[in-house]
Amino acid sequence: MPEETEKPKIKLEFDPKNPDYELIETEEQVKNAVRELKKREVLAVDCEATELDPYSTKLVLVQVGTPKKAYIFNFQKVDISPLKPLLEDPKRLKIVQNGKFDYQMLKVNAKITIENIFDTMLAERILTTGFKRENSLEAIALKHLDIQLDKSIWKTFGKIATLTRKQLNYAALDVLVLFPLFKIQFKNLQKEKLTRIAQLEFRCLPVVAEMELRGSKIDVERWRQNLKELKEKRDLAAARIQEELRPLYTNTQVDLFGNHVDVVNLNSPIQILGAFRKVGLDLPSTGEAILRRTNHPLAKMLLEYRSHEKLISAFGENLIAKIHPKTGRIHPDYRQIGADTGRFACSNPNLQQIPTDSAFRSCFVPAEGYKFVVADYSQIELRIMAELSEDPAFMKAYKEDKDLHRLTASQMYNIPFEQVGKKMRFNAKSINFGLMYGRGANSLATQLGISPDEAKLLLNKYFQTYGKVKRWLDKVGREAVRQGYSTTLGGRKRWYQRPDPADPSYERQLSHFERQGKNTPIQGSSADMIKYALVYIYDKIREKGYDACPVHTVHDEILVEVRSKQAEEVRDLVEKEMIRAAKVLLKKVPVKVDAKVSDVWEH
DNA sequence: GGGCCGAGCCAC
DNA sequence: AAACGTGGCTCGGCCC
Repeated sequence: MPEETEKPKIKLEFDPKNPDYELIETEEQVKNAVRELKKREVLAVDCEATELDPYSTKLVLVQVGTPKKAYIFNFQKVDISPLKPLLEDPKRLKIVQNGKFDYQMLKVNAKITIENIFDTMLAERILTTGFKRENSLEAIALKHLDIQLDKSIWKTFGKIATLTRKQLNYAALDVLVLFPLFKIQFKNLQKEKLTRIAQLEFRCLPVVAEMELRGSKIDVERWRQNLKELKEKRDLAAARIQEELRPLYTNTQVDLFGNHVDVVNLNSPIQILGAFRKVGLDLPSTGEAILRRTNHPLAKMLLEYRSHEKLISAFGENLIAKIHPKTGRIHPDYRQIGADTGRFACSNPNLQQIPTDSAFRSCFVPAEGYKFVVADYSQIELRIMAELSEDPAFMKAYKEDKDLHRLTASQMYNIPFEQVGKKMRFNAKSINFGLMYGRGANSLATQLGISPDEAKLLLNKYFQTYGKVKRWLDKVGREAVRQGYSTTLGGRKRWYQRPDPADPSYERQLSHFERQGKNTPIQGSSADMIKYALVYIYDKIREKGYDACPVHTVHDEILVEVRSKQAEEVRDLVEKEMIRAAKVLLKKVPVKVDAKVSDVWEH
């Protein structure tokens, strides 16, 4: 592990018990503070607010720090607009912990757009990906500086009318610790050769902040109509199952009014298992794989019930409830380095798992007078695997823009390209995708409904054509285990927890580790790429002054909301910038981007 | 009644 | 259910 080995001893320029600060509550004090701050090339910034949501919060304090002293602006008492030129100055570095929050807070409450951010939270995440997930300021100040911050004070800012000494100490310390943290992290980023990826993440931060602020509009009527139809289908499926099972139960059949009551909770796997056993269906579990293979009408009915129930519970009223009362839109949380591979994660709600069915996606619409540009990379992960493995057959397919899965099938089955049938193409596609996840013969056999021996034969045939793919996958899997980390094309690293040989599941963990080692360079490079694309698109939109903003991203896809009359131009811009982003990482394999103008979230 | 966890399932 | 990678959400069920 990188940092654990040495704890840099750093001399603090402030006293953690008694930090130097100045509370700014008059216009005159603002003027003087800004005069001092202007002399600094590097500033630390932090905000204290009553809530996390920028649209409902009350901004209480804005702290701007120099290495020795914190200037605490009481936002309730003074106009902080004299800070604007400093915070928006692209040449002056701003050190911030979780800069997304401060960016949004200052943008919404003070119309200040922070430029040139070094985010200590993202830096810490980049430096510890894979072996630590705790990146709070409290945790990293303790780890690097041995300073214990009292984060519980945060909650008091909304309640206390006058600022206490304790609160001000806390506010000062919060911003002062950022300087030594920055120093340590910067050195570590250089040592681990992670400055390039850090730069990418920092430039991506404002884009993510803006995406969240802008949010997504939902056609609520359409959503509810869709929901109603789903509920009808679900209730029908549920009733059929209950009636089927009812004869097995002797009591609790009717309620006080003589209505039939449910005899089993269909959402409880334990109860289902028990009920099925009564009809002679003894299943090892009620998982989808098992139910699919079970030749019994009840299994089919349960599958149908579940498919509706899942959609209703996860994507029904709960999503509507997330519409913000002030903006009328949905503002999800994007975690910029959510997955250890570098991918985004999204929550509250997770818009990255909205069903692809257009019944759901077409409910996401642009505002009045706007359009969507919906753009995605075509087969980006396979293209990355082609580039990384340098497999000639794979690269050739993409260079000649052939249907890769069909080509794979024709080579595996030794038949002309044109004669490849649906089933053959499906098999080839399954292998192409499965390999990226480190899939083996047994699990391939299950998916394709063939014997393990047949699957092995198929794989061998595959590797005869794509020998370098296999050698590359084996190599990166081994390397991950040997060196303890994986890297991506953008220079990202993911470290691995080495399993304990004494652990009974050691072998299993090790092979899991190897599969992660195979997948991470692919998935991670794809994450790097979409981040470059977001940055390029955002910068170009600003440069040209378009009325447009990215509103959503799903791993290989970007949604931009744009003023209708600019839609075509921005569509071209998005396509061009996505390709430019890809070319930063892919030098041999061409990429394809599908970008279109649309009135709904659909391809 | 809140916290936690696994099962199950949505996305790429 | 599974030796198929990365996530988040909802539910039941258990614990305190």
